[in-house]
Amino acid sequence: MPELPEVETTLRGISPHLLNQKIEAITVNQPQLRWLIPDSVIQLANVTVISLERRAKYLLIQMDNQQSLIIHLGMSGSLRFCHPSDERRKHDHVIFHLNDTQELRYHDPRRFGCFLMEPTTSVFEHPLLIKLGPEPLCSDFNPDYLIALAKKRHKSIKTLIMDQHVVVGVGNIYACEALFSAGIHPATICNKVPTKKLKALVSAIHEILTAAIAQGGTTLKDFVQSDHQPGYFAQQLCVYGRANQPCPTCDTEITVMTLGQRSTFYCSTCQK
DNA sequence: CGAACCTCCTGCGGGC
DNA sequence: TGCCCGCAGGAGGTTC
Repeated sequence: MPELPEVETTLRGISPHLLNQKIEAITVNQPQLRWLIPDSVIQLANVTVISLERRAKYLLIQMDNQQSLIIHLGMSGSLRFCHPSDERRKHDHVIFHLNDTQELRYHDPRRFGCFLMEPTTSVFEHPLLIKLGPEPLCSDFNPDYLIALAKKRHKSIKTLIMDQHVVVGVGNIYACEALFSAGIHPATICNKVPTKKLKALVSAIHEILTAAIAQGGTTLKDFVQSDHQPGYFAQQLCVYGRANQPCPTCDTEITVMTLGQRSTFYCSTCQK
């Protein structure tokens, strides 16, 4: 579920409530996520949040004890604010106790998310973060960069842009949408994509992610923002999840194929 | 090194 | 109605 826009939406939702807020304690109901939640997280108490940021799909929460919490939402994770008396739902695995009227709950049915702790000074050197590619919305991700990479790799353009070591934050939904926007068939081997189209692809990724963030992300099944509202970008998807429906541009039926073991949606007329 | 496949887990929708 | 199967937005690990 959460791709970059959903993680960014979560960050923007939780930041105002967590910044300078004290975390009194943490309750872990289910420690087995993608990896076991470490004791350093479980034992966290009486710390104050001093900054929050996002790197790729990771949330980084810096605290006043020189430690930073690294959270990944996996495929089905979400963070939302609740009143302590609100009924606890199945799969509410982690509870941040903030004060008498508010707590933050991490909910993740599939348990592919993770919670890690790292000294703040070395958080970006963490093995999970150090090899990540550039942020898609920063100037390091530009046509020259993608053209140089595409030239020396041999895989489909779709799996290239979904590789977090190439560019972060582009998941299956937005990869499909960006390739549609740029008019590129997703199975094209990346070194065969014309330079002009690679330039269009960089722009498309930038525009689609920006638009999705503005809409609060995409809610397909159960993604909700931290205030429990859904994201509204799903209404603007052109190809993703629209198998056999007409292409919004030319009315050709949208095709589905599998690439890198992921469902891939495209228009066989618009994308060559 | 790069590419392709496997894997973790639960929930849901479609088909019978 | 209910059961079973396949599939789902991520991405690290393994293997070749």
